[in-house]
Amino acid sequence: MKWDTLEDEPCSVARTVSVIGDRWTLLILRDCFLKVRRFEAFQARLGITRHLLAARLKKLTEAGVLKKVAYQQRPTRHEYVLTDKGLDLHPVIMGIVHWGDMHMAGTAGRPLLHRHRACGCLCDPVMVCSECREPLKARDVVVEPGPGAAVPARAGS
Amino acid sequence: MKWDTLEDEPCSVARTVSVIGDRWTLLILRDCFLKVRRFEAFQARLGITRHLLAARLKKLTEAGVLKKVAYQQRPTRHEYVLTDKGLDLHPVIMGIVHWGDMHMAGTAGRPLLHRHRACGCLCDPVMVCSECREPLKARDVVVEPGPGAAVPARAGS
DNA sequence: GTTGACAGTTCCAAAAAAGAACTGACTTAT
DNA sequence: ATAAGTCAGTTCTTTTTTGGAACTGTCAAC
Repeated sequence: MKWDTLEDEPCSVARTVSVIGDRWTLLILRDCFLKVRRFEAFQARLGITRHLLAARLKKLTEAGVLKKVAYQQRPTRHEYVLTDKGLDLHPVIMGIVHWGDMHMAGTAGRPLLHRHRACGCLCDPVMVCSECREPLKARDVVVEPGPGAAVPARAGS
Repeated sequence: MKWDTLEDEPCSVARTVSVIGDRWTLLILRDCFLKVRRFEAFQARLGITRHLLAARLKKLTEAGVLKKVAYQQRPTRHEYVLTDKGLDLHPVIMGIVHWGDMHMAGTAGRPLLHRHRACGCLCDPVMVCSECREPLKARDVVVEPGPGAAVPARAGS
């Protein structure tokens, strides 16, 4: 499987991974949600090489996750900000944060807490079913082929 | 930043990414949730090189995300199954799936549908606040330093 | 006793990333 | 008017990681 063919796979995970599925990209997105916007700021925070940072930002921009917004002319300087499509990645990042908080926090405890403006509480993210609003447990979810499923010959057992 | 120092970062995203933050690992986990368990099955489905697959499975096992369960002796053969820690990644995978469904689905529509056993409905995953149960929107969440936060000198503005 | 499944390992070539310096268009300080 | 600094990259070379394919070893089935 080649990475540039991944987005053609009939799998939403593969398609998403083709956009955000590498280490640096996830860290860049984390910083985007923490309101980091400028090339130099990403570079300083992450320690990523400038070459890779430029490539990742370009890819995310082309994928419609980030957009470049000019904040000055002459020389044109832009910030990278999340689009609506990018903001929709919030559940993914929150899921990652929460897993890290639960399973990878050191003895010092979790590094960041999340306060929900709507209710004012410190909270955790919980995945629930859109229909019954009960928490979605892995073993309670069964998959069925959808309209864009792979041809049956390849669906396997 | 080196990848083997990533897990020492005071950031839950960085720590999580050090475990699951690469393309193959995410695809392997997807297959785990689809009940793929054996080396050859992963290899056939993913087209990953055997070398990398062995390395990724080993890493996930060492991280406590998968465990090896013998299903026969002589020769000892094992399956890789998700631990409780691994099952806790379900929200992350579901978040990725849902984003792909929304933003990367082709004209054919989403490849897989999810049925919630508890209510019987086809559903989407929704991230909600653990306290007020309202959907968590990116702009409604503010972060605060927690007990394991970085030293203030590096916290930045 | 030959074939085939399984779960890897080993080898080499090719691709990607790290690391550091360089470019170029401007701003601000001297 | 020159010098130094900022921002957003690009261009190099070296190192690391992957890809691709074949090889190993243990057993079961034919």
